[in-house]
Amino acid sequence: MKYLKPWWSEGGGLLHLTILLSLAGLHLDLDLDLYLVLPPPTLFRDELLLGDCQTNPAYAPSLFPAAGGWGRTDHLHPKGREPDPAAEPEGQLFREVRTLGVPFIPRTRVDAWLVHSVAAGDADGAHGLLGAAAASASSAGGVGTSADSGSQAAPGGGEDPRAAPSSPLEEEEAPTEPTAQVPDARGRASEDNEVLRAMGHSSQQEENEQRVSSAQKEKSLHQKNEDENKIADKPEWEAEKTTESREERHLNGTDTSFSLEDLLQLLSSQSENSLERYLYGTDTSFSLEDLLQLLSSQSKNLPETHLNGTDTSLSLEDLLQLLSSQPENSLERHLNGTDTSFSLEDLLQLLSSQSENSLEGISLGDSPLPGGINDVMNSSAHYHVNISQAISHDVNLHEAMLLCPNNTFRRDPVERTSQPREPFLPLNSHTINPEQTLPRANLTGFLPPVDHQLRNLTSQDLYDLNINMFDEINSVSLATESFDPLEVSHLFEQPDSDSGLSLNSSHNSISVIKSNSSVCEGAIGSSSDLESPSHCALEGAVGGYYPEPRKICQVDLRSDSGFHRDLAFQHVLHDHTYHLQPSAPESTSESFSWTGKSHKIRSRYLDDTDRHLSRDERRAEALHIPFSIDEIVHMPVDSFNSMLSRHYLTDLQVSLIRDIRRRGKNKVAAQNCRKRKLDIILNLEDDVCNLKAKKETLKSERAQCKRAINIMKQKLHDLYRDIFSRLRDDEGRPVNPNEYALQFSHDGSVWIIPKELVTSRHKKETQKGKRKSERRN
DNA sequence: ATCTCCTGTCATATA
DNA sequence: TCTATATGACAGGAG
Repeated sequence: MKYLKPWWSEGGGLLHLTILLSLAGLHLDLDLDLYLVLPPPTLFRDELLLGDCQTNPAYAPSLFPAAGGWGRTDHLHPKGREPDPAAEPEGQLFREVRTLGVPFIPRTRVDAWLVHSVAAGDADGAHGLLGAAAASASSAGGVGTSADSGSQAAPGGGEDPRAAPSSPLEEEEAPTEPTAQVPDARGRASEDNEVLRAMGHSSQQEENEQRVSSAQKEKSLHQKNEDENKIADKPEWEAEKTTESREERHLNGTDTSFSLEDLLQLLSSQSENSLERYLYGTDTSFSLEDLLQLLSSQSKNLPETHLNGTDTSLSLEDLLQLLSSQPENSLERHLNGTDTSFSLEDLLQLLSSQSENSLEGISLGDSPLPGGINDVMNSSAHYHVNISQAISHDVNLHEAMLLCPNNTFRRDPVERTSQPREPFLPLNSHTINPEQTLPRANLTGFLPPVDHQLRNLTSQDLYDLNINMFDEINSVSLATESFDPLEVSHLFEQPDSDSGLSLNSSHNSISVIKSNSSVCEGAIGSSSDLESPSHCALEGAVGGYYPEPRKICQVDLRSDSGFHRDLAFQHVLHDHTYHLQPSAPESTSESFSWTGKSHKIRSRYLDDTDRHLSRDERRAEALHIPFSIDEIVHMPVDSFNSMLSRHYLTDLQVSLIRDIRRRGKNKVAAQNCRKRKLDIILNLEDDVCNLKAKKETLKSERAQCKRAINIMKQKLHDLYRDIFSRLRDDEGRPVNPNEYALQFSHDGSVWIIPKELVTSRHKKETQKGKRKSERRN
């Protein structure tokens, strides 16, 4: 075995990630070159053994980047080393990684290789991703040395990446004594040492040589190449052995395949863990940090636990298992709309499908790559995917339908080719094949370019898209055996925008169906073959039954730019309730091309509902009016006139249409009027009740006052009698109360006056009072 | 068969 | 003048 090609492509894979992070107001630009060289023991073994890397020399240095071999190579380069960027693409990266020692340096570029080696414990693997320190100290790091991505397994390799590059010497010296907390790591180190010794290779020595000074750069490069050759020449049994040992470590849960602490430290400053949001379903997007965190997590559990959300850690090997154990194509689930989330396995599956399709040159990154990298990238074996855009996008059905060129939507082929969905500029234009860049699991057409595409979409595109979407939905619905037109009609159901009155309350049982199936209303019909050009105007035509109204609708909607288009969408948005209960189910049936089973139901329903056709509907059907009653009645007058002028209609038809419109409007008006009248009557009834109650109250008050007055009168009369019984005239005779009356003066004196005088005086006073009142008036 | 209620329709007035 | 709306009156169906 020479080299193991990356699992996602035939020619090896360089996953270039560009991250733009705004952390604490600082701008951090991360360029990640992820070398995912994975060791599936059985699944990809045959493929891996026959990679292009065997024959592509340009691939080898990048695939096994550092002199140390596998693992995080930023620890392998001493400070003084200045590798040639052209010859050593990783040299520049290491320099930049060292700058990461200062956290959050603005515009810091961090390049890192995430190498997951098959030969985790082989010579090159001694410099593991996290076990660089261990590799430098004991040559026993391996790829998966640090189980806890930090201080436990590999004190040097797992430490803070911002500190690790700044102290390479400490990294060489300190980790020589494994901590007692990590016996497994030490055990693995010993095991790896044995492997290394068996291979006759000393990576520590190599690394020490590399870290002596930059003057030995050429030598290190040479040594690295030799190491790569050693790996290539390594016997297969050794590879198997190392693989087994690594698997054991994985099973023990002490092995970590990746360490991105340096990046994760940066990413961990994010206040909110987006991965958790993703895992618990609160966030369907899967951002780059999620990916990184997922990759760098150390897993003791199986991927299922990760999928179940019980464990957020997952190693890359687990990811592989996960990928291989997923029989269902997640992309299909996405496309089918059954899954709105875009998970990591989806991404990996996408990438794998890219490799299966031999897609080349999916170059999306705008930022130029380092020169050395570009050399590698220019080889046809590498794909440049701007995952930073890709992963961070939510993928919904609309986007998938819009952007996936291989979907089943009937877009114009010419348009498809003339407007290829290429959201990314290819780095190597010659490698871009428009047909190849749009595979069935096309990442380019799947993930990122939604906004761009939407911006570039014209209104006509959107209109066509809507039409096609509806057609597609119809097709999908028809594909099901248990197709229910009512359910489909629910897709377009909208609240009634009309007067809100029940226009036909006597058919409530049918009104339900009517309101639910008003997608293509108005197709009242006879199954006659009467088809005139005007019949093609709208699917909701009153007269005639059209076998494939979908096509009619589509054609007509495209051709009619006026009211018909608006009305056609109003059909989707409105619930027409004007006397369409018989037509609505039929229109639905026409719109969705009833199946044979449904035809019986439909015909039975028509037989039952044909009797309920209104007079106008029957008339319109007889005259083959190409419009639905609802259209005729509710369309604006301008559209109505233009519609009449656009279509060739006889005078009788026009007259009938106008009568239908008049009657329909008057019907609604009458209903409104009756409703208002009823409201008025009800209000008047309420007023009558209130007034009656008030009247009764006043009556009671009046009676009460009357009773009080009578009591007062009686008291006054008694008082009179009492007074006159005591009065005597000058001769001592009692005063007759019938002849005299008491008169009270203003000064309080009381006079006994004959009633005649009192009556005349009272008349005068009343006359004076009347005069005064008249004068005042 | 009759009555009541509801609805559609017509005629007419009005905005 | 045309259109939409409102309303009284009438007719017909349904319970």
